[in-house]
Amino acid sequence: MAQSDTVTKILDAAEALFAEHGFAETSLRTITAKADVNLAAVNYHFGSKKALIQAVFERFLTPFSQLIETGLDQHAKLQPDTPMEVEEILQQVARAIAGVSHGDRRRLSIFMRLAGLAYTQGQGHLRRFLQKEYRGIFRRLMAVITMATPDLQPVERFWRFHFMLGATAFTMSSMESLQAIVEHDFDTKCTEEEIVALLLPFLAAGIRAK
Amino acid sequence: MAQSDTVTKILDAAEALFAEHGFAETSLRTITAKADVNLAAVNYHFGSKKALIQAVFERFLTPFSQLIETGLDQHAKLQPDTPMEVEEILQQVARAIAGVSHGDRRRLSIFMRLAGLAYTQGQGHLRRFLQKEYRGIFRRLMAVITMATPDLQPVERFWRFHFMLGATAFTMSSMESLQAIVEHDFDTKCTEEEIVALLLPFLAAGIRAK
DNA sequence: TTTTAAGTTAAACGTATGTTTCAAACAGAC
DNA sequence: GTCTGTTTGAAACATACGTTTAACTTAAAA
Repeated sequence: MAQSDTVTKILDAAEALFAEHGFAETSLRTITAKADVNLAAVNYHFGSKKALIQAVFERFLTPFSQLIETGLDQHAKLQPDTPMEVEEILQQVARAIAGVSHGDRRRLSIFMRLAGLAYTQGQGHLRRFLQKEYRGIFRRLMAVITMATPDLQPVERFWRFHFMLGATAFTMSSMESLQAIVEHDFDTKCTEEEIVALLLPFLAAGIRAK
Repeated sequence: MAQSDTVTKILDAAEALFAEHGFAETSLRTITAKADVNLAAVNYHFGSKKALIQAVFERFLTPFSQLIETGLDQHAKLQPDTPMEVEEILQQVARAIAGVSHGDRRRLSIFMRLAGLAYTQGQGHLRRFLQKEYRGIFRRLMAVITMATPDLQPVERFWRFHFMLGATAFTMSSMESLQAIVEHDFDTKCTEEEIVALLLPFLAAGIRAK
């Protein structure tokens, strides 16, 4: 229980701090202080800060992509001949995200912000790691989207897919500050689920434009 | 000519390096080395690294917002009673961006990547600086968008505006790598202008969804 | 020519970072 | 209870950073 406890505490603290301040701005000392763990524990259990960053991603990205995978499998089994609608695909992804955060409201936000950071923050090693590790699920998602948008030119679809990715990653990565602005300017609170509910029609309309 | 030359060299180097690696990851030593300038020059001319970051933004954000301002002024003068269409507004912005980069292809990409970083990368001081300095143009843009989308709820419009911002900032900030992928996978080259031409209908459709 | 201010330079400063070390504490197996 | 491999702990290490200093150069003003 000793090891896995320390490892988990480090991952939890790192996850939250990375999401809040970014990777370069979060020091190992801050992480280990928050985790109530010795400084050396990070290098002992993970080897390096880079490896810790990758481990943080691995912990939620692996179940996440598995959830999507099984979701797509289910559709393929139940309705093997009808291609999925764009909205269905997006909802599948949204459901997987919600599934990973598993009740914990904060984790959904952390999850999204991390995903955004992964793209926007430099960290070449992270990009390489993610591309290598999760290329399969990425290609599969692309395949169902291709079936859902048969009229689109391949290059056009590629770009629109990344437009969607960008709107999502950016929104999620600056979610907290945007939520604060909404609360201040409109006197309304927006939960993460509500934001997702607003985002999906935007994305679906965008990818089907014209 | 000594001062302004050094200042310009520092700004040029910082702009390119920030866009490529982010703010925290770019050291003053890297900047001054690339600018072929003494390390102390940054603190002498700008006062601090934070002030340098703000100066980099100021240099292109000020003419950028002026271009948008005059564009909106023109429309207000020529057609004072017809509200702008979403597409017109977006094209106005696109034209302003192109105007600032002024021939230099790389600056367009740098410009957008910086804008994206400003939002996603922590840097509280940058956010505060931008909000204080450019709140006027932001509000004015929001106002014309409001007139162009009268059916939208205010909160909904706020979020959709940031979805657009996200799609744009993200796309531009990872433009180079995405262009490389397109060239490899589809055997086609995409210029920045072509990407913008693909982006605008996506954004317009998104903000008008439903 | 002398003075004066601005700009540049090389070196150093203090601090914070990621990483390593090695002794101490702990666990389960025998 | 002893032994063995694993995990923790406090301290130190080397390095990189932003910033400061003070001597030096430049060039225009007096």
